Amino acid sequence: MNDNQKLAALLFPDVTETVDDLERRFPPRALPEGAKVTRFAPSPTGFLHIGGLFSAFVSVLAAKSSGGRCFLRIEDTDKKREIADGVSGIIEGFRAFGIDFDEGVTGFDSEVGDYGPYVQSRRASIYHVVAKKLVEEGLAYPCFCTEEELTALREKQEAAGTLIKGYFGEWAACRNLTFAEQEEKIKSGAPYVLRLRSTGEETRKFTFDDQIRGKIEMPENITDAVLLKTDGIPTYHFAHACDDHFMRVTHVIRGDEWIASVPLHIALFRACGFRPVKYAHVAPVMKEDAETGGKRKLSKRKDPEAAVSYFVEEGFPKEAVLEYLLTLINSNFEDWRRANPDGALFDFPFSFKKMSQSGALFDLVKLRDVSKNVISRMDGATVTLYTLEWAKRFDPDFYAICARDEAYLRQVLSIDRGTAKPRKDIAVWSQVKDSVSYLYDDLYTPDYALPENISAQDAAEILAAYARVYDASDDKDAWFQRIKDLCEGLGYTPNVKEYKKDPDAFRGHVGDVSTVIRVAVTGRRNTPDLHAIFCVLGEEKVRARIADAIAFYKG
RNA sequence: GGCCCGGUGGUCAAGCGGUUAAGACACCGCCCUUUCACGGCGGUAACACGAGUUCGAUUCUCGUCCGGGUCACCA
Repeated sequence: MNDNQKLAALLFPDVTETVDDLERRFPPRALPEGAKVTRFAPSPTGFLHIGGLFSAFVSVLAAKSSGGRCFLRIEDTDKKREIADGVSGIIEGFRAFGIDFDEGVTGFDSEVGDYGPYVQSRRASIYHVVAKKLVEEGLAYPCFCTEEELTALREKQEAAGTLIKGYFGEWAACRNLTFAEQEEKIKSGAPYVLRLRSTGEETRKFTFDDQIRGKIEMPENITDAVLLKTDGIPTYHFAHACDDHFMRVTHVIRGDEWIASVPLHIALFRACGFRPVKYAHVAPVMKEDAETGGKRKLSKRKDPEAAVSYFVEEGFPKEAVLEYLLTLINSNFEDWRRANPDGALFDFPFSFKKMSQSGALFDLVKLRDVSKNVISRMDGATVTLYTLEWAKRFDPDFYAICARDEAYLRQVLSIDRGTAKPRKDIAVWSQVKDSVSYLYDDLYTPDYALPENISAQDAAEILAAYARVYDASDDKDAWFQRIKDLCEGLGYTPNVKEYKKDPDAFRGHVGDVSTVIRVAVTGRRNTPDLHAIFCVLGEEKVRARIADAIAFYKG
C-alpha cells in the first residue's frame, strides 16, 4: 500500500464498496437516442419560488420533448438553512401547478425510481465511496485548517492583492502534508474537511458548450475546493458530480449563477472519472426595482409574487401561469399557441436554442392577459369547477353562496362562453365574485345611477312600459325587438345611427333604453349580454328587480 | 479588483452582413356594437456609445459605458 491508499483506508475505514460497484448499481438508462435526462434539485430552504417553477418547467419540458425523463432530487446538505416542512412545501407547489416528475422524491418520506435515494442526506455512503477513490488516487486530501486560519489566509491574499483568491497552490497549507503528519492529526481527532487536489492551471483555458449561451471560454479551476465538510456531508459541487453521474443525468438545467462554478464542476467530473454532463444555464426571472429603476432578481423577501403560492391565492389558473412562463421560456411559444389554440402545454416543442440569455422582467399585466385568454378557452363547467375550488380555500363567504346551487353557477359562468368570440373579462378567480354579484341576491348591491341624459322620471316611465311588454319566452332577437318597438312611443329612436345624425330630434336612442333596463335589473351599467342574463335570472326575479327600480326612481 | 454573462420600443421579444427592423402585452385613435368585453383596422415607440472589417453593419472584431453573476465547510 502506498501512502495514498493508507490515507484512504484511514479516512474511510468503513467503505468497502468501490466506484465500479456503483457503476453497476446504477446502470446507464435504457432510453432512445437523444433522450434527455434532467432534474430539478432544490434545497428545502423555503417556499417554492417562481424562478424554481421556471427552471423545473424547463427541465420537464426538455425531458418530455426528447422522450427522456425528469426527476426531483432534494439537496439538503446544508442543515443550517433547512426549514422544517421545506420538502412538502416544494412538492405541494409543484402539485398546484400540475408539474409532474417521472421519478424522485414524492413526499416527505417517499420516492420512486431506480436511481435513489433522491435525497442527498441519505446518500452519504455513495459520496464516501467516490471520495475514497479520489484519496487513493491522490486527487483529494484532508485539510485541517481552522476557520480562523482560512480567514487569515483570505486577509493575506487581500493585502497581497492576489488576482485569484482561495485555497490553492502555495496557499494551501495542508496540500502537501506528509502521511505521517496526516495520520497523527487524524488519530488525535482533529476535525478536517476533504479537499480536491486540483491539477488545473490558471493560464490554461478550456471551453464548454452551454446549451443556451453557446461556447463559453474560462480558465481552469485551480482551487482545492472542499468536497466533504467536517461532518462528512458533501458540498454542492461534489454532490452534483456524484449524483448527476450516478443518476445518469444528461443535461443539468440550473440558474446562471452557477456558470462561474463550471470549471470546478468539470474538473470534479474528470477527477472522479465521470463523463461531464451538458449544462443549460437559465437567466433568472427579474423584477423592476422601484428604488434604482433597474432590474433585479425577484426576491423572496421583498416580492410577494416570488412565491408560487401568491398566484394560487390570487386565483390565477395554473395553466395561465405555466403558459405565461412558456412565453418567457421560448420566444416562439406564442406563435405555436396561435397555430395550436387547444394544444396541451407539454406538447410544445421546447428548444434550448430559443431561450433568452438575459433575465426577463416578470410582467403581471401580461400574465393577466394570458390568463384571460386561457380562461376564455375554458367551458362553463371547467370555469365553475375552478371557481368553486378557489372560493372554497380563499373566499369562504362567496363559496357558501355559489356552492349552494352548482347548476345555477354553471349557467352564470356560461354566459357568453363557448362562442366564437368568448368574453375575456376574467383573469383571476378572485374576480368572479364581483363580476357575477348581481346574479346573486346575497351579493346584490345595485347602483341605480343613470346616464346623463336620462332623468329618474324618464327611467321609471321606460321601465313601467317595458314591464308591460316583457315576455320571458322570447328568444334573443324577439326580446330585443320588443325593446326597439318600445322606443318610438317613448321618444327614443331604435336606430343609433339616426340618433347620431340628429341628436336633437330624439330624447335618446335604443342604447339608452337598454341601459335603463340593464341598470334596473343588474344594478350596473356594464354587463354581458342582457338577454342571457334575463334567462339566467328568470322572469320572476327580473320583474321583481324592475319593480324595485321603479320604486327607487319614483323616490 | 480577477473571471464570466448580458445590452433591439415601457415590457417580452424576432432578427444570424443588404429588411419599410416582425409579432405579443401595455398605451392612443377609429370601426363594429343595446352597455361592457370580444373582434377588426390604424397609430406612437427601439438596435447603449465609439472605432474598425466590409461596397454595405442591429448582425462580425476591438474598446468604452451600463446592468448582472461569481470569487464559502450556502446552494
